[in-house]
Formats: sequence, structure tokens, C-alpha cells
Amino acid sequence: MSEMPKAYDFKDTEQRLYQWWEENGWFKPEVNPDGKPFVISMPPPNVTGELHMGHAMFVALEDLMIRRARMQGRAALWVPGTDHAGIATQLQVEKMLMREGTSRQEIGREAFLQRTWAWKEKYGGYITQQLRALGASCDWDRERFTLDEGLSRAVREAFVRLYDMGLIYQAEYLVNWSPGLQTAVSDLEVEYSEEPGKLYYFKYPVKDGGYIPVATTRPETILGDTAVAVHPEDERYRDYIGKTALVPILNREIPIIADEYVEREFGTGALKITPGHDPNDFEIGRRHNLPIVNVMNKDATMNEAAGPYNGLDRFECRQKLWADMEAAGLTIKVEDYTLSVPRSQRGGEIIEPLVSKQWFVDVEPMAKMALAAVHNGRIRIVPDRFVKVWDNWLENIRPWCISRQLWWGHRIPVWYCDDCGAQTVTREDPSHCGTCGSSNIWQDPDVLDTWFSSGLWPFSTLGWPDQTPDLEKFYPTDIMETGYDILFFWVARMVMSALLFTNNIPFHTVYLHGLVRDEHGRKMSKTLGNVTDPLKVMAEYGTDALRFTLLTGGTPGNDLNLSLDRVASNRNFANKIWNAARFITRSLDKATAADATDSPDYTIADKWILTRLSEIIETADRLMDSYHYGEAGRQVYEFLWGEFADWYVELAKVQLAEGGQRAWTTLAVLRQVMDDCLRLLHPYIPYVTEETWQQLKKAFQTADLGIAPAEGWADALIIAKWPQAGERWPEAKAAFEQIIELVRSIRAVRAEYKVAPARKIEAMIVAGEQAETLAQQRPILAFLARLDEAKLQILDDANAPAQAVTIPLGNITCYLPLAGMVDLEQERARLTKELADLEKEINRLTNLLNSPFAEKAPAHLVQKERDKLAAAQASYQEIQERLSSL
RNA sequence: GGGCGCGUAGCUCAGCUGGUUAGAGCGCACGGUUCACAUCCGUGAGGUCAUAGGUUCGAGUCCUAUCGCGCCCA
Repeated sequence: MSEMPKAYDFKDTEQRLYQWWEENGWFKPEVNPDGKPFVISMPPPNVTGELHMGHAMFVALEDLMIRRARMQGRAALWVPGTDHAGIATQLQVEKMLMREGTSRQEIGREAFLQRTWAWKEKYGGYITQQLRALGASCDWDRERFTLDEGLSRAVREAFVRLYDMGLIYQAEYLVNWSPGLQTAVSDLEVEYSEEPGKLYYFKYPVKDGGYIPVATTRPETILGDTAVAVHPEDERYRDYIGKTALVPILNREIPIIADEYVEREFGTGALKITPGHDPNDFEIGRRHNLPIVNVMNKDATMNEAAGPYNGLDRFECRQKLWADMEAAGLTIKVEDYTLSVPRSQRGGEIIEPLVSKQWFVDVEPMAKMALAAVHNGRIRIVPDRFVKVWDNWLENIRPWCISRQLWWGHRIPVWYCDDCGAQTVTREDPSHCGTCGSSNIWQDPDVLDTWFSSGLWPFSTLGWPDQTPDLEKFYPTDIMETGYDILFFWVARMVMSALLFTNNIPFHTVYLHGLVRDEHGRKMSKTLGNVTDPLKVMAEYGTDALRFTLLTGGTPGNDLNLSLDRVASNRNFANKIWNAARFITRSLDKATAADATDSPDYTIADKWILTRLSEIIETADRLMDSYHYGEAGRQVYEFLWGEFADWYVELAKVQLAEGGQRAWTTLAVLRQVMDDCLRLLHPYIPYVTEETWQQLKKAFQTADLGIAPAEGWADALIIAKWPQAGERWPEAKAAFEQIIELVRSIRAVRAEYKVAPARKIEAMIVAGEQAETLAQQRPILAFLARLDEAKLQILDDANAPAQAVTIPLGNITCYLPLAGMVDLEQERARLTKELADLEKEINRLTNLLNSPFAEKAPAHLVQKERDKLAAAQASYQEIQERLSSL
């Protein structure tokens, strides 16, 4: 018989198994060709990104779902892929160019794109290798990239369709401009941070004399003001309405208008309006037909409209202008003020609202469809509280700015004609203007927002717009599993585009997980230095340990604080599994094939563990079906360690020692429980379960005892059948649980009396009707409680021995004579305390049963309490008698 | 301003449709070289479930309010 090493060595296992699985094609849906498809599109990580805990989290969850579905016989397909991540990738390449002393402008668009593709080829494989290390059982033959040919065609198709439907348009609009990146970004890519700043109060001169006091947080925008607004009912300024104000320093004439948007209580109650540099002012400007004056260049320096400040940086301008206004006697005061500063999600630079010409998608019609899809139940969001967030965003949706002034991405498929000025938008690159036929055409230089392409992901990865066999078979997909932080960014856009382009939902369920934080709940960030690298954790504790921690450490939709202590104990769990199996494989010589039987004579313990196994399978299954993966995993953990290993494996030693049919049956039970647990846990911790299962399989096959799973041994656990709950024996379960209680009580007394652990002690158990059942368990009781079996008495009735510790357990009483060790005083004190506790318990239960509880609560619950009371009363009486005899 | 989540043992977290002495891991104390495992085994200490009301026979769980922490949207 081959020996299993003493400890589970994940280093020797993980890579080998992964390769083996992949080589055998077990990651492909073709494993179960007739199964109903089960499909997940992987949220594509940034192609040049590095693995972080967020990736580890989604891989753990999606792999869990996929592996379980595969074992359930489904044609499980997990489509992997990566995202070109326009801004992030371009930034990295630009950084590289900077180190080389050049820039993208210098080398030009063509060369830049070549360099970026080269960069992608070089670093793009890293992230997918890391996903493999996590155990991701996705179908790598179907891997996609958002910029590859097929997906680019999908993007082109989507753009053209939207354009033809009139849902894409070009407009001069106030957008979020990133001066450093020199591109527009969408509303979602801007984050607002509370920062200390100043509120500047100054005098807005009125042409006919006098002034209106105005406050602003950004004095440099004064130069772009095109109105001063006051509330129509504000007494203070009523007379000024309709008059003309003069822009400080520039003396440009602007109207004084009335608008209800103005808050009378805020600042001075009068507002300067800068439609070119503030989103709210932009809206007001539209209402009043105000002109837009843009005073800034795209690099956030001031332009010629800023007059004398032309060429200054925006913050320099602020200083200088304020100083000049002070000199002119126009300033009033400066107060400290907390600002809400718009910063770029990427890089953190301050975003400048700027008017520019961009492409937009009118998403409102699609948003309505997306709202309906969730409301009529075609798409379910888990946890369902996120439905509110979903509604709130989609009901207030704004046009989506999709053009980016970048080079890395899908170029906007719009060609402009120099001759007739028309736009040509086609699926194939045109050589002539679609309107006048001129060949004097040029393509829009901008590219599309990365999310435009990832919004098509669930169907573009399967071949759309072509009606491929994959699209036919695997679309719509089943579950979209991702972090709640990209519910709008991505999930909403996928749903919208799927409904529009495929006339179908992209998936029926959205499962959202939380963020992984550090052990004290702080967000992991490079600046804080509290980032835990998943690869390091995996190298130290094993991939399974990390996965199990991520999967069981929290609840759906809630953030998870990752503690390395927890990872360590989950590594221990892997070892526990390994060793339980190791015990089994080393016990196979306790029986022979001749002991095999079709109708096993189960002991109480066998029936107990098999009953519990059935319960656990059913519970775990139910929990997983309702997406409570964490709870399911924790329950299997507790069962495997706390019941199977701690109790059944221990007593199995006794049953095995008996040999013959008893040993054979015990081995069969051991195999069944171990095997089913491995199956239940495989989706969580694939490596240790597969490796252990292979060892188990090999050992049983070699031993040739006629013990095997009902359907025989599969090639691998990854493609083995999902377990099913079996027979149950409630009475045996109850009886054995009482034995556990008895053993625990004896152990507790031993510890209290400091009996040497190795010492076997005498015991007398008076058990009334249960004496016979208990007597069958003599060897087990003796073994587990370290009793001297030869002197163990199990009787239906007897007088208590004189010098003994009494353990009352309802209708069973156990006496431990502990010769010479029992201090009567101590025992009396112990029993007195116990008596007091029981009295409290009896009073509590008596009151409870005399209350309306007895009539109103379900009968079985009332009975449960009655039984408790009876047991407590029996113990009480026992102790009373005992005390009086001492 | 609107919305969401969280507040349970020293720490990190469970507690699924309310069911009656609240669980786990780590840590702590005491004891263990029993031939699966010291990545282990046994025993134990430790919680007025944030606070105040309410619904109910029964509330950690449902409702209302308050306090504290975090997040999202505007």
C-alpha cells in the first residue's frame, strides 16, 4: 500500500493538478455535452494589470459556481478574457516612453499603437497566468480580449446600430476633462473628495453703480462669468434684476438674472454663473440662453479669453486675479470652507469641467428596458437590496460620454468628408464619403470608452454579431458575478446593450460580492501600504486556504476584512482533510474483500454520522442554491472537523479493531462520508480535495475491498458527481448524541479532578431502558472517555457507589468512583452548585410551559421543552438523593 | 439632502424563513509524545447581541427612534 505523506503539501500539488485538469479538457463545457448549459462570463481584468484580492475574490466565487455546476452535470462554461483598459494601459506605455526620453506625440499614433501591442504581448499573459494559479477552471480555448478582431467587429456593429437608431450623437457639452491625461472621462470616472479650501467673497460691480456681494470657491472662473444670478424673491437684490454687472478686471458686461436655483441662505445669496466651467451653471446658462465663455485651455492653463491672465496655470491665475481684485477694492473676505473636489478615479488629478465636442450615447431608452428587466423578474440581483441602487441610477441616468482622447482603444468609426462635410459611419472602413463619394475623408481621432466594449462582453465573447454555435448554445449566460462597485460601470451597461442588441437578457442573475479590505476594515491601498498580495498569501498558505477564507469569511454583498490568521487556520483545515483521508487509507488492511456485505449492519455511530451527512448535504445544497456560499462552506467545515474527524474517526478505530464485517462496514462509511465531504468542498478548495480524493481512490482500488462510490470511481473529483442526501436514522442520531454528551461530561470531570490523561478509570452507568443500547457501545465509551472497560458497568438500575463523582444526564446517571481522589467536600459543593443550576432551569421551563407558550407555540417545540424539563427534573432528583447519601 | 450596509466574546466574523441557556476561528488559561494530523488532541474562562421603545406566547433576528462607523448617489 502506498503511503500518504504526513502533511498535505500544496506546493507539490497545485500546479500539477491544474495542468492535469486543463490537459484533460475538464474545463470545457464539452465534458457534459448533453448537460444543460451553465455559463459565466468572467469580468475581464485589465490586460496589463496585476493580480489583487479583488481578482482572487471573483475567481474564488465564479470558480465555485462553475465547478459545482460541472459536478451537477451541467455543460459548464466559464469564458475568460481581458480588457484593454484604455487609460490605464496607455498611461503605462507612456510612462515607459518617458523613461526612454520620448513621448507618444513624438513617435506618433502608429508607432505608439505598435509599442502598446508589444507591451500587451509581453505583460498581458501575466494576469491570466495568475488566474490559473488561483485554480480558475475556465475554458482557455475560448479566451477573448476586448481589442481582438471579433470583439472589435462587435464594437463596430454596436456603434453603427446605435448611430443609425439616432442614439449616438455628437455635442458641445460640458464634460469632465482630465488635463493631465488630455481626455474627457465619464461621470462615473470622477470621484468627489472633501477637502479644505476657501470661500472667496467679493463685490460684483453693477454698471449703474453699487455692487452685489458674491461668493465663490474658484475665483479664476470669474473671468468666464456670463451672468450674476439672484433668487427672484430675494428682497436684497430685487432691484438689480435685469441690470448689468461688470466682470471684475475684464469689465465685460453681463446680465443680472433671477433663478430659483439660487439658495438665499448660502454665501451671500447671489451667484456668479460660469456655464463654461461648472455643471450647475451650465444648466442655468441653458435656461437663460447665456453665452458660454471658455477661459481655459485643455491643459488647464488660461486662454486669451482670460485677458491679462492668458497663459497662466489655473491656480496661479487664482492667486494673481484675487490680488488684483484686492488692489481694486473688490474683495470682501476669505473664509475657510470644505470643498467637494472632483478628482480623476485614475491618478487623482483634479478634474476640470470643460466644454468640448464629444460623442454621447442617449442611454435613456435602454435604461428603461434595463429597469423593466429587473422589475419584471427577468434579471435577479443578489443581494436584492442592490435593486434600489440600480433603480436610483437608471432612473436618473444622464447621457454617456463615450469618446476619449486616447489612442489605445476602439477608434470611433466615423469619417468626416472634407468636401461635403457629411459623416460616414459604416461597418467596414470606407474609402469614400457616403454622401458625396469624395475620397477626401478622415477618421475621427478619438477612441471609445473601454466600457463601451466591455458592455458587449457576455455576447461578444460568444461570437456576436455572428450567430455562432456558441452564441446559440450558451447565450444568454447564467450568472454575472462581480463587485458591487461596478454595478453601474459595467453591469448596467451590459444589461442595456444586451437588451438592445440581442433582444435578450445577458444573464438571469447578478451576484454582487463586497470589497476585500485589510483586517481592520481599511481599504487596501498602495499609499497606505496595507495591500495584501494574493500571490504571497498563496505561496505561504496555499491557494485553497486563501480561497476558503475569501469564500467563508463574509456574507454576500458585504465587504470582507481579510485576516491572515484566518487564512492560516484554513490551511490547517486543508491538512485536517488530508489527514482524515490518510487515516482511512492506512486502515484498509483492517478488512478483506470477503467481509463485504450488501446489507451492512450499521452501528448507532454509523447511523448517526450517515444521518448527519445527509443533513449536511441537504443544508449545504440549499444554502448554495440561494447563494449563501459562505454559510454552506462553514457548515461543511464544522461537520468535517467537529463531527466526522473529532468523533466518528476516533470511534471508527474501535470498530475497525473488531475486524470482519464490522471493520468493512466502518470503512465503507468512512469512505462515503469522506468522499461526499470532498465533493461538497471541491468547488471551494479544489486542489486539496482533488489530491486527497485521488489518494483515497487509489488506496481503495488497490485494497480491492469492494468499496466504491455507487457510480464507481470517476477519473477525477473535478468531474465526479455532486453528492446527494441519503438515508436517515433520527433515533440513532439522538442516541449517539447522548453518548457524545456522556463522554464530554466524563472528560470534564476528569479534567476537573486532574485525572492523568492516560489513566483508565472505573465507571458505573445507570441507564434504565437505555442500558442495552448503551451496553452495545461499551468499547467505544471506554475508548473515548478513557474508561477501564473491564470494570465498566452498564446497568438498568443500581445503588450508587459510596465514593464516587456523580454525573446526572436526565435518565442516565454516570458514577465515577475515582478511588482515593474524591474529596467529599468538593463533590458536595460541585453537586450543590449543579443543583442550583438545575433548579433555575426547572423554574424557567416550568414558567415557560405555564405561559401562553404552551398553547400558542407549535406542538413539537412545546414537546421539546417538556422533554428538557423532564430531563432536568430527573437529574435534579438524582443529585438530591446523592447529596443526602454523601 | 436621499439611499444602503455595519455595530454580537480581547481580535476577525457567522447566526439562512423569529422558536426560547447565542456559535466558529484566532488569542487566552489548564492538561496532553493515545500508532491520521502538534498545521494536532482534551477541558475551560470570556458576550446585559450599540441604546431606547414597540409588535409577538417568544426578538440577536421584525418595526420605530437615537447614537457611532463605513459606503453610494445628488
